[in-house]
Amino acid sequence: MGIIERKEREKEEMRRLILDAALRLFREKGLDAVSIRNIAESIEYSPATIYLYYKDKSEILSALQYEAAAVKRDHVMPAAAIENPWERLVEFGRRYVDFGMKHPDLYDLLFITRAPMEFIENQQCWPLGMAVHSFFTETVQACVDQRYFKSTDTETIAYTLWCHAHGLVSLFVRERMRMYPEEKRQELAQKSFTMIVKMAESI
Amino acid sequence: MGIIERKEREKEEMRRLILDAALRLFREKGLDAVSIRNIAESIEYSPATIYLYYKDKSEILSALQYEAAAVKRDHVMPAAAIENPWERLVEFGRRYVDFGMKHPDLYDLLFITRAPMEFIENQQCWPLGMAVHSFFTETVQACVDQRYFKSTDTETIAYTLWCHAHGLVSLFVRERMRMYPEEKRQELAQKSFTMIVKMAESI
DNA sequence: AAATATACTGAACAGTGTTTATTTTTGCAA
DNA sequence: TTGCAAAAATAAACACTGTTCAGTATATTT
Repeated sequence: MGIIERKEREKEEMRRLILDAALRLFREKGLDAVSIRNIAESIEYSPATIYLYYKDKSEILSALQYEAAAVKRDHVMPAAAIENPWERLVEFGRRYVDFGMKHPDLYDLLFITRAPMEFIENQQCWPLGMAVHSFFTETVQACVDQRYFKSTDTETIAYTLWCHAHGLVSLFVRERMRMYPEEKRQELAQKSFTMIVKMAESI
Repeated sequence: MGIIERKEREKEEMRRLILDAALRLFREKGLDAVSIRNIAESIEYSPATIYLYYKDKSEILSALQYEAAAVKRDHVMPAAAIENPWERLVEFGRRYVDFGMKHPDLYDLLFITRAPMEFIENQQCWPLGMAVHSFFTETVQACVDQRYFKSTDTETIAYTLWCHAHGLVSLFVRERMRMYPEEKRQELAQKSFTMIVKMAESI
């Protein structure tokens, strides 16, 4: 009875085909270009066929978020190799911001877009993001344990640092830095990162 | 020749009528409910009529942004009454965050939504937002002048504080705090605000 | 009252997500 | 191999969206 297994495989291949098309459209022309009809056309199927493999558009965007979360994890996790917790934390932060700057579209999908939020929780995406987040808080905890901060409120420290990093990236991503000349924005972000690191040393 | 003046007035009234309808729809049912057809129906005109008073939807959203900017200014500017620059800065920050928490829809429109961004620059909205932003940076400058910080890099200090505040609000507004139980989120934001104030004291 | 200018609208175009009835393809037993 | 059932794919429709344009109705001027 290899047939049902083959069918299963084909079904999975089709889901992959759809997702890859969606991903390509997203990366080439932005989120707005990811329409059911666009996807269908690009894989040469009818729009209705998409619905045999994904419940609705939200489910596709959710899958895209998973892809983005994986890219982010790969971008960020090399910091885990650093033994000293403070240096690890700083490197993690640097990589987090760097990810946002290099992949504004992916960052947007992960941390700004409202689109497929009904989903995010019970998808694979959520645990993946959580794992990275846990790594982050554990690193902060390690810093706390080794008295790198005066404060021992790990949760608030972690959240405060995250706020800054997210604010930094999302002001950039959603173009709310118009008051600064374009060529200065990157530099300012750089300086601000250095400053928050300095500030963190005296929490 | 009072007629052309009356016409002018009527034109302005119509623009106001459209904008108020858009604003009502936005506040009652969210940004998605603000469609040209919805606006038209709610003021009992045909959709095409809207285009005689606003170039396109983007121009309407831009006008909505202006309304939001005005509300924000009124929410935030009472801080200007405080003489001591450091206290003024803290109060400004508190009010900024409070505005975001109390009016997530307006905050979204001002600092997150991408929708009518082609416009924002040459609209009335922009100078209004800039005035508040200038007040902010001037307050930071006053703190620098009076040696409240070790650093004298006003621009980076201001930007860093803004990043934190914006990150704080926008993680909340776009619901990226799911890892914290709902009843704790406000409290965590509160604690983080206190922490960044503390941190700022030692920049 | 006739001509002109202004205000308004119905209908259409090209999109969107989604559903349903229908057709085509596939798999298997007689 | 044929006939039939199950599975897969689709055409067409529904209800939306922003926007444009030709044509109608109203108001103003001559």
